[in-house]
Amino acid sequence: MNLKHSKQRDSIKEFLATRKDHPTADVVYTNVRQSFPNISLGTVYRNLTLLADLGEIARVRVGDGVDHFDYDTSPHYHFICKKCGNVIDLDMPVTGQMAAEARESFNGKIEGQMTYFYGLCSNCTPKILYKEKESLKL
Amino acid sequence: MNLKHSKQRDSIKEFLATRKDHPTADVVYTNVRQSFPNISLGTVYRNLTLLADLGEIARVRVGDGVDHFDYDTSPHYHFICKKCGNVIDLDMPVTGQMAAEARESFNGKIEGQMTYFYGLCSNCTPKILYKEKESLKL
DNA sequence: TAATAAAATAGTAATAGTTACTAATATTTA
DNA sequence: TAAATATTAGTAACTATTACTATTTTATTA
Repeated sequence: MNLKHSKQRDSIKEFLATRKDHPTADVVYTNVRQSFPNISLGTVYRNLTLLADLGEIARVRVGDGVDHFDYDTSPHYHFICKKCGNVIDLDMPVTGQMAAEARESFNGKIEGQMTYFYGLCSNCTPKILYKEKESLKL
Repeated sequence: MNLKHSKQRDSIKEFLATRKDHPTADVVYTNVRQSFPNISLGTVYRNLTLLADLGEIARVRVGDGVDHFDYDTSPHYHFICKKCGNVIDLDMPVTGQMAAEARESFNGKIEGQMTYFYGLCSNCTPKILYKEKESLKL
């Protein structure tokens, strides 16, 4: 199956390139519709999957039940905010240390590892004011 | 909302206790039906979710699109086989090292970390026979 | 450039996993 | 035992995703 060029696919990739927030298929869909008003959701899914299979983008699964997509295919970790759901890149070196450790104790072939972090992002972290801090006797 | 005792819930928990292979809701359903022929799938889901919320069991998400459930709530890592889909416990110490490292470079509250490994389990690893090895000139 | 082959599309239907709803039942409390 | 309320079975609804199909686009070739 040889690839054929498609404006829709270009548009999907271009859109992803502009975003650092790992949009879902649905977000891609609503945005790309501004340039292609009758693009179908199926086309978006098909192309996201194709691009991910080609290694041109990355599919990011962070346990929220929805696939996210990332233009940045270099290895890096993600953080997902339990409150707002935002997926954020972490600036932290990726090592194969844990996988290496896992291989020691496992009788099979460990090909890779999936790791992400969760909690509250800086926007969703309650900001305790000085006076409140005082009254809490911190 | 105070809890009330339920035989179905007991049965679900008892079943989970007998298994080390992290069954899905559907597997729980088909098995518990042997003791409760008209238990409904909704009851299974509701109780699995409730038990997980109570911390009596653990919900395991390993990126295969289906939730698995684990009677063992002690912290441990999982391996998922890309071929047969089995979820296997790893006998490997759990440390907070990566999360600690992540906190250094992140401006928010990292509450936890999700890590699992994937590849081929020992059953699915191709076993190369001696003669085949010879002909492959290994 | 026109004809042909093949891939991609829009639109829609179907699927899987899970959650929500409701009337009836079971459990607990008084 | 009666009242209050959690739980259930059964079913409908929902969400994310994939599959299907007739039509359109893109690429190839004559």
